[in-house]
Order: sequence, then C-alpha cells, then structure tokens
Amino acid sequence: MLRISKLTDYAIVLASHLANAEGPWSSPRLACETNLPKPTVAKILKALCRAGLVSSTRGVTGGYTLARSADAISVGALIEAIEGPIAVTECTDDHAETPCILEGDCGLQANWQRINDAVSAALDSIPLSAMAGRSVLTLVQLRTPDSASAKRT
Amino acid sequence: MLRISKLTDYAIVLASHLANAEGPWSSPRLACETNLPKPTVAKILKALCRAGLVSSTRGVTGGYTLARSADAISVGALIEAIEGPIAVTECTDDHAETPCILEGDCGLQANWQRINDAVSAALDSIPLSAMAGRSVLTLVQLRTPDSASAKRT
DNA sequence: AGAAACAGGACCGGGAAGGTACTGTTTTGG
DNA sequence: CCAAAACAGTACCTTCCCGGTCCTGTTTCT
Repeated sequence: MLRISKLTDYAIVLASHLANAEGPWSSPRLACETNLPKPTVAKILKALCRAGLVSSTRGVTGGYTLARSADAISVGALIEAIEGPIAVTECTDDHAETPCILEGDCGLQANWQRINDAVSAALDSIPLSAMAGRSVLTLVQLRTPDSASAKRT
Repeated sequence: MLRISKLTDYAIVLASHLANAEGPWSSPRLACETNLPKPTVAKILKALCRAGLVSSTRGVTGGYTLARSADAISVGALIEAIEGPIAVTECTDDHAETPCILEGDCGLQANWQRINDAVSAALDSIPLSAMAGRSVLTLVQLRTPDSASAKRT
C-alpha cells in the first residue's frame, strides 16, 4: 500500500478547490461541493489553519482561504499538516521509542533515511497549483544515479 | 506519516540478513538473529515465498534462501510482496470501490497516478544489495524538471 | 519411524482512522 | 443590542486493519 490517509486525500481535494476559486469559502459549502461530510471538512480545514496553510475569517460572511499562493503550498506540506512529519519507517521517525532491534549498526536505517528524504523532497517540490491544474506534464521525475547495476524486478 | 507497515519493515530486515549470508536459514534461526517473534518471521517468509522472492526447502535441514541475487530483488518488490501493489491514494488503487467523489474529471487522479508511479519506480530501482550493504552513497535522487516555478514550502 | 522445518489456515486483541456531537466564541446584519 | 451564521475546540464512539499467536497438516532428512 504505502498509502496516505483518507483525511489527507480529502485535504488535497479541499485545498485544490480553494486554489481554483477566490474569496472565502465556508466549510459547509465546501462540504457540499466535494460531497464530503461537513464535520470532516471542518476538521481538516481547522488542521490546515493551524498549520498556517489556510486562513479563516469568522462571522456570518466568513470562510476559509488559502493563506498563500497555490504555487507556494506544496503537496508535502499538506500531507505533513494532516499526518505529521513524513516517516516511511519507524527508524526514520524522530521520536522512535523502539531504538531499533539491530542497534544502530545496521546499515538499513541510513538507507531508509535517504529514501525518506527523497520521497519527502519529491512531495515538497510539487506545488498545489500543479495538482489543482488540469494539464500537468511531468510532476516528478526520478533519477537513480547508481542504479546501473540495479536490475529492476 | 506515509509509513510502510511494520511487517514490511521486518521483511526488509529479514531479506537483508538472507542477502548477507549464504545457505538456507531456518525461520527460527532468523527470528533469533533479528530478535523478532518466530511466528511473525514465519508469516513474512511465507509471504515472500509466495511472491517468488525467496525459495524454501523443507525437511530437517531446510530453510529459506533468496530466490535470486540480491541485486535482482528490489525494495519495491519486497514492499509489494507484503502489502500489495503500491497505491498512495485510493484513486491510484486499481480496484477502488469508491469511484472517486469527483467523478473522473478531477485532475487530481492523474496527478496522483504520476506521483504514485514516481515513488513506485524509485523503490523498484533500489536493489536489496544496496540496502543490505553498509556504505551506500546515493540511493535515489529526485529531479523535478518543471519545479522551477515551485517555491518549496 | 521420528524429529525438524515449512505450509496454511483460523483467531484475536489493540490502536488508529474516520466520523459525530456538543459547546463555545466571533462577526455581521437588522 | 440581539439574533443568526460561521469558525474553534474538545470529547466521544464505532469500525477496520495491523500485528501477533496458535494449531494442524505436509515434507524431508537422519
């Protein structure tokens, strides 16, 4: 799998909607547009607001707006706002209570860290505007410099 | 998070052990070496065997061995053997019962598919030998050709 | 024949995800 | 000034899957 949570998926959808429209949108209206349950939408928007990705205005004509330009908000930032820092394995998590069964000298941890960084950087490099836009040519391209000897399965 | 499951993590550890040693290893012995519970090790090895990544010999002197060279087994293949095909979102899953709330014309699905492919290709390009080895210089490097306009958050 | 190891189920508890409800607090409009 | 509308925060609950265990075959070597 290696899947993001549904909440995160919804967050991208909501952010894309905000990117494609101007003016504040109320959470009930966004919920209606996206066919998502209203409380879930509210929860997600609040999380994004806490992360500083969207801004909210209260009152009867209030709603949510992107805090920055859609170019300046990355998919990685949205993911981190909902599910916390990206950590492919428990090793790569900063506060791992299990100090790795193999006790540090396993080469796996460093390699996982590299993979983690690569994935994280890739997601950070994709702006929301690219996701919200219709015709995206190449979002991310991967290069494996030392993979000459790696026979792909 | 965007995390692989513990079982998958263990699978990489076990496969690395197999890569660093020759001859068949019994699952109890591997469990002892890696400090993992025996039944869990057995379950993982059986899954890897079904996926054709390791081969097993039965009998009193039996055990598990890598089915191919450690160069010819990718990290992505190990992940897929345990958790099924890589699908970052439900959209990118082949058998999604929810036909996407936005009904096809959302540009998100195609973009997620690209991201999914990129991650999948990156993991497929890392051979087990690179993970098992100690000094890995650069596992995977990412390049974002059209990210010139993407201001990283 | 017996012991050791793989094979393949069924089973089960814990925890997180996903969804709901309730109660404030703020702002606009009459 | 008050009521309505919308955000803010918290607490709670249900469901599903991960992770782990056990049990019963089947195979092979000694």
